[in-house]
Amino acid sequence: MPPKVKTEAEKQQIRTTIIDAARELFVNKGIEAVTMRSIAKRIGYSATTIYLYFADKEALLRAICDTDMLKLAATLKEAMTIEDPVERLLTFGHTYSLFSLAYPNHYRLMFMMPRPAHAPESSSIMYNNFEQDAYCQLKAVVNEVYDAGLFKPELNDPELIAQTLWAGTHGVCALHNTMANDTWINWRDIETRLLAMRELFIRGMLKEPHE
Amino acid sequence: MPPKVKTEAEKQQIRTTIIDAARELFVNKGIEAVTMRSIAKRIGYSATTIYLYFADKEALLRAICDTDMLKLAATLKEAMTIEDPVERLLTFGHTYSLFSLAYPNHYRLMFMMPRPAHAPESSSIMYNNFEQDAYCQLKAVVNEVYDAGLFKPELNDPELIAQTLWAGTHGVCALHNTMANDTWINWRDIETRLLAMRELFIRGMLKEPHE
DNA sequence: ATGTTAACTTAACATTGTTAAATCATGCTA
DNA sequence: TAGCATGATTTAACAATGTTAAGTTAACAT
Repeated sequence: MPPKVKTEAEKQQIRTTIIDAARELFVNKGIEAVTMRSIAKRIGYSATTIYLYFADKEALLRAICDTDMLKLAATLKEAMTIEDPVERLLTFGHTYSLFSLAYPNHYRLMFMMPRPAHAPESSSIMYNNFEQDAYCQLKAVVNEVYDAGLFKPELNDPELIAQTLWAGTHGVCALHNTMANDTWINWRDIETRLLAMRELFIRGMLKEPHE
Repeated sequence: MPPKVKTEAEKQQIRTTIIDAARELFVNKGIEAVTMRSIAKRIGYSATTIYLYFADKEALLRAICDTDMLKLAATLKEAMTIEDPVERLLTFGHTYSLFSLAYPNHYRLMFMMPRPAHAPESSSIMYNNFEQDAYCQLKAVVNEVYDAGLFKPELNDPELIAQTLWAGTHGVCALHNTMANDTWINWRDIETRLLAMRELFIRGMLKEPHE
């Protein structure tokens, strides 16, 4: 029963309906539960309808990923109200970690799964845009701390600093994401591990007397 | 044409033949190329034969994973000839990183993919065994540095130190594994990033005058 | 010689992503 | 108002996957 002539806005609406359904499946039952047919059933459409709005499953997943990237960027931006740049940087990392803990499946999709090299145009995100790009925000905060001369003097490449901070935080989050249930390792609490990484940053990157 | 009555050793031989074939596919064409049928074709068997040696694909993947864990542990152990414990710890991390760069697919399988909580018995690895368990080796090296009193005094939990070191190194390796081809980020060289993490460890964890 | 059984294959099923061919309702046009 | 073109959707179908059930074949024991 196909009613007719959809405006561009209605089409966009359906697109987001599809994305939301996929995300819901995804967040509850993991990524392997996201099948075209299960999404379709959830929104009362036929599986093939999805192909009218997304080229293929890969494109759909990328769309979910973009949505989450935006959400992460928005979450981070909101938390960036703190005055002191160092404190802001540390809070930035903490907020990022909380996001990864709250949405492990999304985090996996965003940062732990191999992505076929996608053209930037195919994405809805404006990269290098402060509002939409979390990495761009990180760079900005790092730059402020750098310009204030608060990093140790031997650290002279802000972009490298940002990438190291990201890597350290990602390491804790990603290992937790993958191996939290592995009894093989006698894991310390995730909060403890995050704090340890944070203190490593403080001791290893910031000029001496801090906290 | 089934010749008959295989000794237990012959069966084990076939098991490793299957694993090797799967690994080869896997290492060249990525994990999605590892299908039961493609493995079978490669070794001249029928796909269903694999099920005589492995319960299912999951079990086969876990077997590959175990093999690689052992290989990693062996590689690390071999590199552990250095006298000075601090130098040994740093080399340990470097060797680990080189492994992750040399075998990105294996690394992904081992440490970046969600594993259904597996009973330790189902694995061929002896965990907490120095020879076979890389994490156990890491703990040992960390403990030596700790016992020599070379960590900063505020660091008083060797296991937490080990987990932080692992997380930091894993972060660099894992991000590289997933996002190396992403033009979105202006990545520094992977060697540069590894070095930056290493120096972060040195500055943030070791007692002052080192290197 | 014959039958049991281990080793293996073929056939088949359900599920996946995906495409080609229909269906069906709406709105335009004659 | 009749009909037709077109866009929205579905049904049918295909190829590939993991997996199981039912054969098939050859070696050994008796």
